[in-house]
Amino acid sequence: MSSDPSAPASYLDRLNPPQRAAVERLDGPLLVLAGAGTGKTRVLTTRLAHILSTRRAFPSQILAVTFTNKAAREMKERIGAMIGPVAEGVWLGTFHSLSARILRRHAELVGLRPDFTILDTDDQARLMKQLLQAEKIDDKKWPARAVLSAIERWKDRGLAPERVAADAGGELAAGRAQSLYAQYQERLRVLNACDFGDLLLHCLTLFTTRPDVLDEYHRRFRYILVDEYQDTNVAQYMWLRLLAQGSRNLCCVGDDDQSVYGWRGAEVGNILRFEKDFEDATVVRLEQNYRSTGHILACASALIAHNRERLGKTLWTAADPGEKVQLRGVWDGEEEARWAGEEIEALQRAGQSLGQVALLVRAGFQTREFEERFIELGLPYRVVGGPRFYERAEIRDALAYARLVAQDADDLAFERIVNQPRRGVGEKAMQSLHRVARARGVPLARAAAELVETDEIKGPARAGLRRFLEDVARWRAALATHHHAEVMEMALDESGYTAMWRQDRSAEAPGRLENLKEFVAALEGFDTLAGFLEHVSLVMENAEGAPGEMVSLMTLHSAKGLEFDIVFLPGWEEGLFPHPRALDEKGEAALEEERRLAHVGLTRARRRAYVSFAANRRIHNLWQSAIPSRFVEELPAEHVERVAQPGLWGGGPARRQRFDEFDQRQEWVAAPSAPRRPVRVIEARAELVPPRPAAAGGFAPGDRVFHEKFGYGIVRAADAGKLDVEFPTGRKKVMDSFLRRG
DNA sequence: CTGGGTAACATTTTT
DNA sequence: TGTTACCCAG
Repeated sequence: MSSDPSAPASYLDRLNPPQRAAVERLDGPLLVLAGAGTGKTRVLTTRLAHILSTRRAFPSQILAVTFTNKAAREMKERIGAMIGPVAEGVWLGTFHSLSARILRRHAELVGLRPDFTILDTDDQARLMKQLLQAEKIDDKKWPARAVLSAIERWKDRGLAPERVAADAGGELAAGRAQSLYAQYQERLRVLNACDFGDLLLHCLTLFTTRPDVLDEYHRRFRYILVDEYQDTNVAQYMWLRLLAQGSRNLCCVGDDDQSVYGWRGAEVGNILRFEKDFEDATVVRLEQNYRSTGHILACASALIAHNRERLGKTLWTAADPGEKVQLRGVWDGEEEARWAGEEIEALQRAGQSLGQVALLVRAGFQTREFEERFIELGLPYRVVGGPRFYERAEIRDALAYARLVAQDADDLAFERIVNQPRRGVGEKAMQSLHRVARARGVPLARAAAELVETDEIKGPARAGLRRFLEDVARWRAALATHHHAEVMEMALDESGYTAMWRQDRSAEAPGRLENLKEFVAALEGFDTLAGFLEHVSLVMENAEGAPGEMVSLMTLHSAKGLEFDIVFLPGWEEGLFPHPRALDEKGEAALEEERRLAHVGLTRARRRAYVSFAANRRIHNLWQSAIPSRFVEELPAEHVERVAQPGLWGGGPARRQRFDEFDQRQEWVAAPSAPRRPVRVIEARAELVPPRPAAAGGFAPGDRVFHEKFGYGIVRAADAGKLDVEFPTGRKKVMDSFLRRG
C-alpha cells in the first residue's frame, strides 16, 4: 500500500490482457463476462486492490457484493493477503448482510425499529399457516410453503403487495395469494420482523422514498463491485442500479453460462439489461481458461454451444489436451457406485489426493448409493451441503430461547419453545393466549403473564406457563450480571431442554447434545446476544471442516465456484438429468438451465472427468429403465473415451445380453455427429429387472399409479396389461408398462 | 396433552 | 425406501 501510484504495480503483471483491462478500467460501468476458470476472482480482488493502491478511494468508499457468505469470506481473505488489514474497512458482504446493515441505520423510515428480527423459514411457515387458517383456506391443498414461495418470487422482482395484481398467483391459495401477501407483510410489521426478501425490498423502498438517504450512499460508495452477477434477481439489480447512480462506477462480473438459479428468481436478463441501462458500459470477455485440460474444455464448450440463449463466449486453453472425458454405461446404480468406488481406490493407490476428487450429482438423494458403497470400502468422504448447523431442530430451539430472552416480544420464538420441553401447554392454552394477545395488542409473553393470574387456564398448563415465565424473566435479569453464553447455558439446563435430549434414547440424541455445546461455544465469540442473533440469521452456514483427505459428494448446484482434479458426473440419464420436473415447469428455458448445470459440472474438473449413466435405476424403490441423457450425445466423440465394453460389465450372461440389446437400441456408439433426439423408452420392468416378488406388473382397480406424462392416477379397470386409469386430466387408456406404482 | 400409527410425498438452495 | 405431518385413541 505504500507503492508509488505512478509506478506500474507488480500485481498487474500477473494478468492476461483482458484481465488487466478489467482491472484497469476503473471509471464508468463495466461488465466482465468471465467464463468458468478464467480468473474471475483474481480480477475482482486485483481490481479492488488496484482501486486502493492508486488511492482512488478509501476502503470505506468501496462496496463489494457477493451472494454467499463463503464467497464474501474468501474475497476478504484474498484482499487481506494482497493489501493487508486496510481491507477491513471495505463494505464487503452479501446482498442481504449489506442490506441489513443499511436498514438498521434507517429502520424507522420503513416502519421498523432498529432491533427488528430476521425470520428464518420455519418462522415464516408458521406465520403463513396461521394466516391460511384464519382465512379458512385449506392448508393441505395450498401449503404455506407454496404461498411463501410465490411471495418470495414477487419480492425477487421487487414487488411490494400493492404492486401485485389482486388475481396474481392464479389458483394459488384459493385465488387469494395477493391478499395473503399483504396480510403477511402487515403481520411482519407488527412483529417488528423481516424475512430475507424484505431486507432488499425495504432498502428499495428506502432509496426510492428518501432521496436524501440515497444521496448519502451515493457520496459514500465511489466504487461498486459485484460477483456472480448472473445470479442477481430483479430486486438486487434495482438495488445495485440505485446505488450506482451516484458514481456510475459499477463493475459486475458474471457468466451467463453458469446461471443455474433461475428457479429461485435469478434473472440472466440482468446481464443484457446492464448494457441497455448503462449505454457507455465497457464489456470485457475473459475466455482463456486456466483450469481444465483441452479435452475437458472442448466437451464443456461443445455442450453449452447447444444453448440458444447465450451471449456467447469461446473458452480456450493453452494447456495440454490431457485425457479425454471418460464415458461409461453401467447396468444399474449399484454398479455405478461400485465402479466409482473402485476407480477412486485405484486413483488413491496411484497417489491421487482424495481431497481433489469430487462426485457431483443432480439431486441430493443420489449421494446415498455412493455413500453406502464408500462406507463398505472404507473410502473417506464428506457430503457437502447437508443439513446446516443453524437449521437443526435443537439449534433452532436453542436460538428461540436466546431470542425470547433477548426480546420479550418475539412471539414466534415464544410459540416454538413454550412447550419444548413439555410443560403441559397445548393447543387449548395457546388458543387462549392468542385470543388475549390479539385483543390487547400485546405479545404472547405478556398475554401469558396476565392469563396465569386468572382462572382461564387451569391445571398443568397454568403451572407450566407460570414457571416458564419466571424462568425467562430470571434469565433475562441474569444478562446484566453474567456473560450471555453463561446465561444461555443456564437457560438450556434449567428449562429442562438439555435433560430432554439426555433422556432421549434415539441415535441422534448424543449428536444433538454436542451441537448444543457448540451453540454455547459459538455464543462466546460475540460481544452481545443481539450481535450473535444478527449473525446467525444472516449467516446460516455449516461449520465446515477442512476438506482433508476425503472425496467430496455434492450437488451440481453446490459445486459451482469449486474445482477439483478429478470429477465424477454420474446419473446422466433421461428422467434424472435433465430433471423432468424442471422441464415440465418451464420447458425450453429450463432445459437450457439444466444444460448449464452440466456445463458447470464438467468445468469443475482440472485433469479428468468421468460421465456415467445406468441402464436401470431404482428410484423410491421402483425400478425404471433409462436411456442416456441427451447431454451425453452432445459431447463430441473426438473428446470422449467410451470406456465400457459390453463384455466388461459384471453380472451373468442374462444381464449381459440385456445390456447388449440396450446398447444396440441406443446406437449411441455410431454417428455421434448426427444429433438425434433420444426417444424415451420405457420397458416393462419385469423384463429388465431382477424379478420382483409377486405380480410386479399386475395392477388392480383402485391402485395408485404414476405415469410420466399424465402424472398420478387411479386404476379404474385392468385388462391384461391394458388399463383404464383416471388421471387429474381425465380418463386414459394406457399400457401398464408406462406405469409405475404411485 | 401425549405418543403412536399412518397417509402422503419425495429437484436444485442462499440469505 | 425414508421422512414428515396429522389424526385419533388413551
